[in-house]
Amino acid sequence: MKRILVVDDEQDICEILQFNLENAGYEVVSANSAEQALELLLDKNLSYDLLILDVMMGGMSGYQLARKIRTEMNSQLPIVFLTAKNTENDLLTGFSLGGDDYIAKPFSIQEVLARIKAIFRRSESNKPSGDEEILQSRGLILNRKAKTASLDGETLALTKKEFQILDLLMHSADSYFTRGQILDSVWGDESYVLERTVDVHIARLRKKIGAAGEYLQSRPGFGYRWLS
Amino acid sequence: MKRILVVDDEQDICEILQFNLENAGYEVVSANSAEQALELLLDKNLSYDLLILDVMMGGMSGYQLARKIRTEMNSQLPIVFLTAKNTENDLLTGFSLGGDDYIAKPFSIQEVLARIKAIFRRSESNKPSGDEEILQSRGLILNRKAKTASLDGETLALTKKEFQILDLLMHSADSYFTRGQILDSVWGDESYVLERTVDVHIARLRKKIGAAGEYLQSRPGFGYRWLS
DNA sequence: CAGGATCGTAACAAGTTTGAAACAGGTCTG
DNA sequence: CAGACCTGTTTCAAACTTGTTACGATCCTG
Repeated sequence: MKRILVVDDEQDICEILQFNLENAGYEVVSANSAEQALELLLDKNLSYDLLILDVMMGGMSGYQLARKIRTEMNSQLPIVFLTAKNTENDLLTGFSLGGDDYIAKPFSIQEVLARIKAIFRRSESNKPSGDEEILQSRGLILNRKAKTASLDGETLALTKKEFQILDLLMHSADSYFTRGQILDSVWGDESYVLERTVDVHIARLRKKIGAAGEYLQSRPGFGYRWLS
Repeated sequence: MKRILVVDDEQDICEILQFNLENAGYEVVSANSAEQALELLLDKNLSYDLLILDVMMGGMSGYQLARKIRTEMNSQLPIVFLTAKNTENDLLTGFSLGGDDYIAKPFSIQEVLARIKAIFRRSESNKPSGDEEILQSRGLILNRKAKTASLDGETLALTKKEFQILDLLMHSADSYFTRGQILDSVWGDESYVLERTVDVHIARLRKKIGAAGEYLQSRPGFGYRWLS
């Protein structure tokens, strides 16, 4: 289970985030100041997978804490900044510190959940752990890190969506994925795209991979799969 | 099939939601006031899987109804709040009551559908789904995740219905299932399909699994079973 | 800002799956 | 042994799924 540290000096915000994040299946710890958060972060007994950090706080600001985390603690902990301000300048500051996302108040819980999910998905996919770096089958090679693909030695110019779909299918080769599962995985929860859209991308993929399209199979009622 | 209760005092909104949700395969009941909705909810003859609730209504407000549902009725019914307002304060209220989602008017139908789908997915996944991943007996192997089947190493091209029936029977091998039970499980509660239809699917299954059809047994008055 | 790439939706054309009906055969019972 | 009842199988049309093309919107890039 993922553990999230929420830092905001408004108790209301902490509570609503805690309630909803726990509802969503995360473990949540909250702090009402950057100083308190720092203490929690330095505690070696507990590690965190994500930090949700208010920018404007009395005492140490969110930015200052973030800077400390990146420089002094030398940590890559993903950070989501919360802020009431919404100027371009602020956005730049948030990201230049290596923060992974940026949410303006007032925010919707959906937005927060979606961003968090996206971040975890991102960091999962960056992990080399367990997951192969290179998917290979039937002359088709996906380099997941380089984001390149080739077929029988020839480079394939796949679009992002095409790459992601192929990645998903090849990664669990021989298993069928419903259009809904593909949407969830490739588009994420926050998109409102028709399921038929998947078909179109599959068609485009098949066109690009030519004869190998034979292994990109569909089955009525089940969805699509890559036959290894 | 999922039943959704839509509550909005604007008849237009009700109709548009009803039309589109029914299109998407849900059963929809609508009410034009919180009072009317409460009556429907208290009616024991009909249960609902989701409530779409306008916040601003004459008479009892959406929030008041939600509070009643959570406290007086002690129900965990998922609620999607509809509201024209979009202030942080409103968000707080919506969520603090345990509502599961929040959509601001004007909304897009696709957004609504995506949210509903997400909610149902969430509640499904909380269910003690837990079961074996792979069913295996008599040389027949069902991979429930990959949705594939094989017999003595040979791939079986089962249709969705065939797969579901076999899944049901093999999962509780040696037990007889009446045609009614099979219909309920595979087709769902609200389908108007003749029981004899099951026979036809069983026949098709037997044809596909050849000699193993011997273990797909029927018994007059009891129905069908898989003999492990 | 023009041009191209990418993406999402709609629409139509196959292709498959499914459901009902009809008939055939078997078993049980009186 | 006749008749009722149950199950197995075939056929056909309807319903649903999928493949594909076309088009417009959007985003990126020079």
